[in-house]
Amino acid sequence: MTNAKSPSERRAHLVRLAGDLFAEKGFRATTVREIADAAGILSGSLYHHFDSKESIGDEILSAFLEDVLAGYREAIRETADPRTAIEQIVRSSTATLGRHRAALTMLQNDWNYFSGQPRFAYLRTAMKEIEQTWIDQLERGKQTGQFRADLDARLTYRLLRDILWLPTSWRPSATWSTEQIVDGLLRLLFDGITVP
Amino acid sequence: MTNAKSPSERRAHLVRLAGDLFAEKGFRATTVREIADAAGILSGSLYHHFDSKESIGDEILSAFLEDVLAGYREAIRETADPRTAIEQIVRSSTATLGRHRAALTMLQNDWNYFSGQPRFAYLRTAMKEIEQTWIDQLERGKQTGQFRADLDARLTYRLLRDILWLPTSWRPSATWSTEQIVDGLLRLLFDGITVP
DNA sequence: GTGCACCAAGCAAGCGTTTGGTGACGGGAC
DNA sequence: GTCCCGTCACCAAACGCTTGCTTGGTGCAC
Repeated sequence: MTNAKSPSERRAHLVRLAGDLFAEKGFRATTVREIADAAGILSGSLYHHFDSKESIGDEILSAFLEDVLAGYREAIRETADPRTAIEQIVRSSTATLGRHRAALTMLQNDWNYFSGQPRFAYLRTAMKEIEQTWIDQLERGKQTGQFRADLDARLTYRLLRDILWLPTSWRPSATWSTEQIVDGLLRLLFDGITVP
Repeated sequence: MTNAKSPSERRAHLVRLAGDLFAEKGFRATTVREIADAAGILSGSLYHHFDSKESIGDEILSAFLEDVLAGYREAIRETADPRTAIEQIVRSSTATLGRHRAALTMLQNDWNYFSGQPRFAYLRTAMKEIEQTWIDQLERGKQTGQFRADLDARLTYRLLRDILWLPTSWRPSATWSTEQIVDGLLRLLFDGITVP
């Protein structure tokens, strides 16, 4: 079928196959035998390329968080206006999340499993930075008078991040495109559902 | 410690203990041995009260959905105004969800596992009714002119339900009370985050 | 003829579940 | 009052299966 040649390509191919399964069923619920089946090899042969199942998860999660944080950092570097910054964060997130559905499902389904292990300590670090970015922009928006002064920044962040990260775990449907979802989201976010 | 007496009380006690674990780790990630440990008995002894682990899950999930739907039905029976109806749905949901954290985690973590089995076919049925209730109220609100006419009812429902159901899975924290969360939510929902 | 990608087989540990047995308790018969 | 018997809640041990992972070997490429 697919004819990847170089060793690193073959390895990356396996990570993608595993990621597809993780995206559907989560990390723990996916077995190494299923991954091997998808690749057309036996489960034991996976260990020629990876030293453990966790290593595959590690590769997926760290790549995701680097990508997300890069988007966040760029968003706040480019824009002075907090409302624009938040819109930019939302748009960059949506693009990033679309490229890393596996990581998202893993974080949602297996957070307890990963976050407990020292190996995945970077998860908590990265989430802290993400939280801080949101809170900074929300607080700045309150000061400039663009956002409501009675906004609880941390609470709002938790709500918004969840709202933002959830649709990604929706099955990739023909019903809505990514742009539709992000537009619906931004509309909801800035204006609410009622007419002024 | 706790001295439940009657057989049905004892059974219910076990369901609660199991539910506490499911709420933290999900259904599949929780072992029958952990449930038994929490109850201070051996894992095999659980099968004197239940014929399978799934039966415990069944009991928790069906009780939850009955409770949710009862709240929804009452909300739309009592109120003619769609905006009030939605507010009522949100408030009733919050109360219900607080009482059924286990079911929520199970639906989020193990939806694929449950929804595939014939035994849990009622999950899909109930979710359909929940979706229809939301969509009906959103559409009515568009007709009365209270909600923006360009609202995609189904998309908005998916976003709103997820927003609403998520905070429940947050660890029961001292940071925010249930009322705080639901108020923040309604505020976000109706008015957005920007100042008019 | 050396290295690489993979197979065939199997390991220990953990899973949900089953089996046979044990002690405590309670209600009749005498 | 005591004896007996059944029921109840549970234990101790194991079953069959799946899990992630290991081991030793094989064929092909260069």
